[in-house]
Amino acid sequence: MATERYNPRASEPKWQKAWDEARLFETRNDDPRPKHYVLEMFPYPSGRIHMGHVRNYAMGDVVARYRRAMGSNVLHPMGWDAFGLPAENAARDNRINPREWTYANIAAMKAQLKTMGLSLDWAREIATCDPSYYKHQQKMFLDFWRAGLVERKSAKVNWDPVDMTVLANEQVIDGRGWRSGAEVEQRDLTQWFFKITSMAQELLDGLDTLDRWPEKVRLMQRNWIGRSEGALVRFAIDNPPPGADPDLLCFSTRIDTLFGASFMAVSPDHPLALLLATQNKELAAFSEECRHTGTSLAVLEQAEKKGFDTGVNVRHVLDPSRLLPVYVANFVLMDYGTGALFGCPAHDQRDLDFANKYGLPVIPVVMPDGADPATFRVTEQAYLGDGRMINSRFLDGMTSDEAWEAVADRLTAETRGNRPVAERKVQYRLRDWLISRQRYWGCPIPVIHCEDCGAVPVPDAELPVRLPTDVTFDRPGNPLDHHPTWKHVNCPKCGKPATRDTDTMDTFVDSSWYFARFTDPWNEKAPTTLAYVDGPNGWLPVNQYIGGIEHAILHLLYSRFFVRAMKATGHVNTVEEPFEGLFTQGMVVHETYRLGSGASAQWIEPAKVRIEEVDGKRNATLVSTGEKLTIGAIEKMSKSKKNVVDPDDIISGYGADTARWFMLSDSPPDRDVIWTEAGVEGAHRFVQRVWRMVSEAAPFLKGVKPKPAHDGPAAEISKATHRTLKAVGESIERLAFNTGVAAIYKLANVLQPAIGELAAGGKDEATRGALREALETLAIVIAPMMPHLAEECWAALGGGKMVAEQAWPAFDPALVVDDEITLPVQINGKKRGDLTIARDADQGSVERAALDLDFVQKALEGRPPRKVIVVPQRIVNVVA
RNA sequence: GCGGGUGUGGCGGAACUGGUAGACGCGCCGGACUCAAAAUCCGGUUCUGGUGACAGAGUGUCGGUUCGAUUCCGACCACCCGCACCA
Repeated sequence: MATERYNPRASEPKWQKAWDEARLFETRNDDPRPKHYVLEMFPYPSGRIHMGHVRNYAMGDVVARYRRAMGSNVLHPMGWDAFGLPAENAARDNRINPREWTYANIAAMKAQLKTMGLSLDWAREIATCDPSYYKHQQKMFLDFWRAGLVERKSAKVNWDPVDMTVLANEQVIDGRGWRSGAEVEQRDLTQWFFKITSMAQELLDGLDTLDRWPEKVRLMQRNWIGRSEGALVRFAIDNPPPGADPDLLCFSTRIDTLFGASFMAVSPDHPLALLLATQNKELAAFSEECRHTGTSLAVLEQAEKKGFDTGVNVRHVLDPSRLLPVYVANFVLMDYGTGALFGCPAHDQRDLDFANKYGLPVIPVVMPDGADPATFRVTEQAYLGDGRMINSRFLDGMTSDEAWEAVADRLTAETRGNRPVAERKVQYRLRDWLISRQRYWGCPIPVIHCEDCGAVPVPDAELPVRLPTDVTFDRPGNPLDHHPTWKHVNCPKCGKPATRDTDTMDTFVDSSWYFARFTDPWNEKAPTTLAYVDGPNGWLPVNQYIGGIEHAILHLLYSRFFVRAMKATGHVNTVEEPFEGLFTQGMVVHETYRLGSGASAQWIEPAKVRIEEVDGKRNATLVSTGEKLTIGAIEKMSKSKKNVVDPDDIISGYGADTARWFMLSDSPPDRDVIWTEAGVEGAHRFVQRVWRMVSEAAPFLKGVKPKPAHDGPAAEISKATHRTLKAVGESIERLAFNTGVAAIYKLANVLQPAIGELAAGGKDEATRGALREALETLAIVIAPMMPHLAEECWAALGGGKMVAEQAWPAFDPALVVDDEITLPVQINGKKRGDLTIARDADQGSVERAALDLDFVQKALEGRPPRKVIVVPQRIVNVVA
């Protein structure tokens, strides 16, 4: 019989409405079932969703719908990372208020997301730009401050003198501002910091507990935190200039090599260098030059190691008869360690280059095992390995490790001026988190600056400090600072006229706790509700977090810090790690097409391109003119390359289910997926095929009870059904959606012929029962991935309620194994045939049966086998 | 430079703890249905040789362990990603 094509344009809105009306995805905090929190990284409201969102949210939705079917109370919320610079740029360029621009974008994107049919609890929607959200953020800022986790200090920042704002490192390109093109200056500004370094060790240790995170991300964070063990060594300055500290303190991980030291180097910003520069024009000029080359990464790589001999000397800590010259050097960083180091040329390549350039001695003090101390020299290549100590007096003959300990023991015991000469010290590469931004569209820092009282917190009762709405963007700089009245207030402490802090918080702060806010977004009094946020009846940690690898460090590290800080200030009970399971999905990539060549070449959108295959070669032409196009590399979808496919076009053309199915098929979720027209069409064909099978079979299965068959031909259907149930469940739990998709295709291939025969009038009672179960199962297993089609199939079969309310059936273990198994039979490790035998046959009978096979007899040529290996349920190998 | 990952048919990829390499999809080839086309359904599709049964080769390269290696070990090649003057 003829069936109508499935029409997603009619079905999808219908089921979306039905779910909404049944409030299926609204989650109650007091639901007693086991909790499961599924979260995808919330989007920035740019105004349009892109394919990356579709992929991300399709994956999360599969997990959420599956967990729901497995009986969990699932929290699956959505919100908006709504503060940020693009709104201000739009305001400046189009004279739109950033707030209006943002909320219009949110409305547009929300409408788009709704068409995807995601099982989201929209009742918990939050936008970080809403005062009802940032109010609590301001409260937590103040709580953190009181708890000693916030600090106001001077910092070097990238200052764009044209835009009059601070730039993040990634916004500085070749030393110039990315927008203005102006040469970026290093400025000292007093800024607010979150003291993330105070938790460096906890953040490092916590990584070991995150066994459901990708190893790659944990490693990146480990490196970012950059723990190293060493010692702070205090060198006495022999001829300290007036006003200088008589000691030069430096951090070293290689105190075993101290006898190889031949110079000291300090940063141009080291107090000693700054002091000396006031008396020495040449040095001042040198330091200034160093500061200017200090921005671009690529330049740094190539930059020559340069130094300036200050004429100051220090006494060697282990040999006071030796003097070491102090240089100001361009490669010493002020914000690592103490901004000073001792140079040991023989065992550090950078120090060796420096020593060779300035004619400083190179004294090898560590020698590889087996080398001859009389002849061992270091000239061009520093020796970085371990070995035996030489030229090191009391250390000679020790291993590097022994020498390290010996030096540490000796120097920590020795004192000069009542203080030890050295102390053991753990150093981290991690820096404190600078959160001040000189921008309008962000969370105001709730602080008032008073001449008499200093920085004073805004009283809790006066929170939130709201952003003013009447702002202008017609001149560079911070609109909050320009605003005629906003910043002028009275000091909460003394009542005298004072000014508000006009900086706003880094938007990474907003995204560092939104997952906690979702657990009770209705609480007006506090950021979180302790009963719901975590603990025995709370939601955190997020069981499965899904998002892009680009947030591997900052967002995830900041969130891990934030939750610890929230715990310290009583905003969560016990959790420290916000995300129990993390999954980083790959990008959506697409071919690129170009018209013309060289400088006049332009990129062409895929929608305007026709691809034809001639003799196995793919040719691209521009549809409108027929011009030939060059097919370029497959790259991340981007506006600049125009290789973007709009989710709206796909969803309105093929439906959301097709888009979702395609996103989950083929490519493993953590790898890039190549978007192709052929692939989408293939996905859509399967949507139609499932519908055809179900709608064809449904009339013949009316009133039939689903019943698995254990023998006869119908058992093949039931076995396929239960195997699919097992495979799909396992693949979702492993987040290997592509293999689940394959399992579903396989089931369809088994059911297809049976349905054909059914429609032709055949099939007994057993088969009809098995088929009914199979098709109901098909609807259930596709439901997490293609929820609308699943509902339509479920309805056609006459199942009760909606498929979104059905439990995931348990597979019958008896049906996923065969009574008879087919074992491959190898001769000398090469497969030569099969042996079909009862599943429970013992080892001996398997061996006898295998030896009876004629191809085995033939291979043995009458001789007894040298060995027969029988791996139960697996394989037989005959060694001839 | 340091650290990590990946490499399997024409393509995307599958293969659990060492046990039939290529599941499933795309593409392609053939057939059925049709006046014809689309859609759909059925069959085939790693390579080489052979009409064929079959034989040989085969998971980046070379070597090792093993009855047996995509899987374990060593060396190398290619590509991708992260960090990068961190003392």
